[in-house]
Amino acid sequence: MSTRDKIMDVALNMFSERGYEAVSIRDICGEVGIKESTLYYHFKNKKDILDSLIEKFRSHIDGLLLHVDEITEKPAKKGKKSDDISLQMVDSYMIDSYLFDPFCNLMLRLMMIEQFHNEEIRALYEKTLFTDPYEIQMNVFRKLAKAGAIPEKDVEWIVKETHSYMTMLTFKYLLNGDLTEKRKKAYYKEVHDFMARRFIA
Amino acid sequence: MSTRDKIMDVALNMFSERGYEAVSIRDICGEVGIKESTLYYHFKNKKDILDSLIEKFRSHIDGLLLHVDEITEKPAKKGKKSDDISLQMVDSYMIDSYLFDPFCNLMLRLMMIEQFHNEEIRALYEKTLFTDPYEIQMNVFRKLAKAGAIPEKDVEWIVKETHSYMTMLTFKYLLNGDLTEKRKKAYYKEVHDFMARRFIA
Amino acid sequence: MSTRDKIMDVALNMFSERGYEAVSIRDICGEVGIKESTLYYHFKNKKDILDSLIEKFRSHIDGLLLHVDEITEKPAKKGKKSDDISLQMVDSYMIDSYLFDPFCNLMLRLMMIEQFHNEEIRALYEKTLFTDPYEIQMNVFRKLAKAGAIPEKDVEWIVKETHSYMTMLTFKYLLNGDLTEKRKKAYYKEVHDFMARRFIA
Amino acid sequence: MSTRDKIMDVALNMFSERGYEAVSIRDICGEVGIKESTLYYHFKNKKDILDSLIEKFRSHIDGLLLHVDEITEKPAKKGKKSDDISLQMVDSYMIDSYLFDPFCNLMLRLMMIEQFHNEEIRALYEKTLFTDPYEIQMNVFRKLAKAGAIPEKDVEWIVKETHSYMTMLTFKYLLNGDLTEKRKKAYYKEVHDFMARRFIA
DNA sequence: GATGAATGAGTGTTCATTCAT
DNA sequence: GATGAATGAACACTCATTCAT
Repeated sequence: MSTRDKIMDVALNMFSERGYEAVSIRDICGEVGIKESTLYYHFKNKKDILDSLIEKFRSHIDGLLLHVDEITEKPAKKGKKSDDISLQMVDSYMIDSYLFDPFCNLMLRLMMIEQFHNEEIRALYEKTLFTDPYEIQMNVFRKLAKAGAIPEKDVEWIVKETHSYMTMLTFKYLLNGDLTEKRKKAYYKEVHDFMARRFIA
Repeated sequence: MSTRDKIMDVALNMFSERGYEAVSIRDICGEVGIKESTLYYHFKNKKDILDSLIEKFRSHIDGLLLHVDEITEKPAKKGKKSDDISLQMVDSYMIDSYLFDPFCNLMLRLMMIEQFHNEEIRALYEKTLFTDPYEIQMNVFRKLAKAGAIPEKDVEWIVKETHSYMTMLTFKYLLNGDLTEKRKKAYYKEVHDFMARRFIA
Repeated sequence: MSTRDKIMDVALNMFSERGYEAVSIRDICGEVGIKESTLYYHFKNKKDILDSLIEKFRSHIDGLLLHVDEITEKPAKKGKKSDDISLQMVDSYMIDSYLFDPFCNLMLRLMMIEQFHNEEIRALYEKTLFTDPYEIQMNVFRKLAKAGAIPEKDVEWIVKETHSYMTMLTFKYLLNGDLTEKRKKAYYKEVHDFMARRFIA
Repeated sequence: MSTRDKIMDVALNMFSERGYEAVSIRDICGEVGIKESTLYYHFKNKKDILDSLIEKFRSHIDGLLLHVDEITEKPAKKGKKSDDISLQMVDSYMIDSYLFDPFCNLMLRLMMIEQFHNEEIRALYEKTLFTDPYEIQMNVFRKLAKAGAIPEKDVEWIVKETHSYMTMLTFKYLLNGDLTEKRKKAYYKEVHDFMARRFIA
């Protein structure tokens, strides 16, 4: 890993635990193993590290959203028979590549902390945790409705319930304490139970 | 308001917006209108302010929980006919005296920020936002089930859905950006819509 | 003990261990069990405590010197046969009431510390540890010489040797570490050995 | 002189006059002509300055002791006729390079002040002022006894008297007030008188 | 790419002291 | 006699940042 990447990695870990202001350049450099003056070769200033992290996160989720769009649309294009496969694919992809992804998880924590005094972060936080997931679910279930799997009129409340349940679980298990395997499993189990009851039973 | 109370008030406002470490004693004193040395007459050190806030919050929610217990039990004792009154009472009481209460709301934000590097706060955060509300809902709906208003076997999932929906709304509207009247109304409307669809329609 | 005396007692203990400047009014009051503002009822300011201690020490040693004068002169007046009794009396009196006396011992330590930036204390320190003891020994041995116990011409060097030996022992055992019983005994033994060899053998 | 050395130099001067705790980082930096933050580039904290001084003193006296050992042994090896030359050499070396040496003298004063609440310093103080000098004298006089210059049985008391006399003079002239040329001369004269009377006359 | 040396502003905290009660 | 509340100045120490090398 390049020094620049190492700095961003260490900074994210610290920012997401103690908050941006509470972490010092000294702290970061100490952990990375460089002198403070060296950091300024790689970044203009402290704010630049935060901005770079946000930028990286932005392009990361842009990629995710693009990929999700593809998954959502593809089956229809390729004429697959079972449409609920796409639902599962979308959800498991979002869980693995987004909620369980170490970089994204730490970014969400950082945004959770920093949203209260940084409007840019607040907007990104709201989009990423509330708006986008709701939109994605909407797309999936609208497609299922079009395919006749569920009634058109139920779509809104199905999405609201599904989205609220997963959001609550995210805050309860993934944005609370350390992201341990135990918590991930608890999250997964509760998601599965909900899905099983709601869509299978 | 006593100097001590003023300090706690200002400190909470600042801590909940920028995080504990990012707020300086100077910041607090400047806003309160006292010298730094005066603050140290009222508090042992910076940590003591945070501890005092947590202690105040603890006894505050202890009072709330006691009151909720009373409301939940009373109607049955006094032989009131319609038991779902208690449900409404409990919910509206919790919303007004807890979620919409300025002190509690700011404490929740503070805990949201500080939970990541303070285990005591993390435990309190989990209890206050996830465990306690779930328990309260459980008590209410179990009572409704006993009264025959809903089937015994549905209780668990009704509570899970209700709790998850209200929790998501709390994070979306009450622990996101400033707590404006607009956000409070949006929260209230969505809670009402959910309740109406779920329990009335 | 009056509050004023308690303050002086505690202050002396702390000053003699950590030095005047390094001890705070808070430290003293904490140990005495009073509030800082109370101290200012008894003393004008911090310096006033030090001055009072020095004044007390001054009158204390004035009393000692007066008493020593009496002992040195009395035997001759009253026609006692053995004059070396006075030597022993003077020395044992000085040891018990001065070097081993807790108040005097702590004052010597305090003066040892403070002499380097307080000319008044430096003068008192020099007088008390070097000038006065030399004078006292001189008076005693001159009297012994007059009584024919030792040759007149030996007086100067006898005094110089005796004084230097006792001074060295004072620094080595009484003004070094805590004044324990063990150290006192070691001091006493070495004084006795020296006297035995020098004057008896 | 490097910034680090300048800091140590100034710190020693101030510590030895007012005591460690009574000297502020501001005081030192003001005298050195640097900002406080610069000092912390060179030293971890205030204690680190003291520790560095002690370390420097330790290696300084280790060097001295080594050199004294050489002087004490050499003449015998090289078969010099007059052994009392080594006595003079040792004493004058110790006086010039130790007692009169500005660094050592200030360190002794510092240790004299700080011994009362720092056990490490107390031990070093005792070793440097009482134990080591006594040992050195012992080695010298034992050698003189072996060479037949003085009777074996007198060694102990000769050393005790010589050591006590020089120690007293050290406290009286070298560790009392400023170390002026006048005081050095007074010290030198009294040492010379004592030696003359004791060993020549 | 990286560092040694420096800095002005700011950190939490303690200082001796005052004064009305 | 004693205290609660306050203060300005100082404390040791850390901050993000610069710049010549």
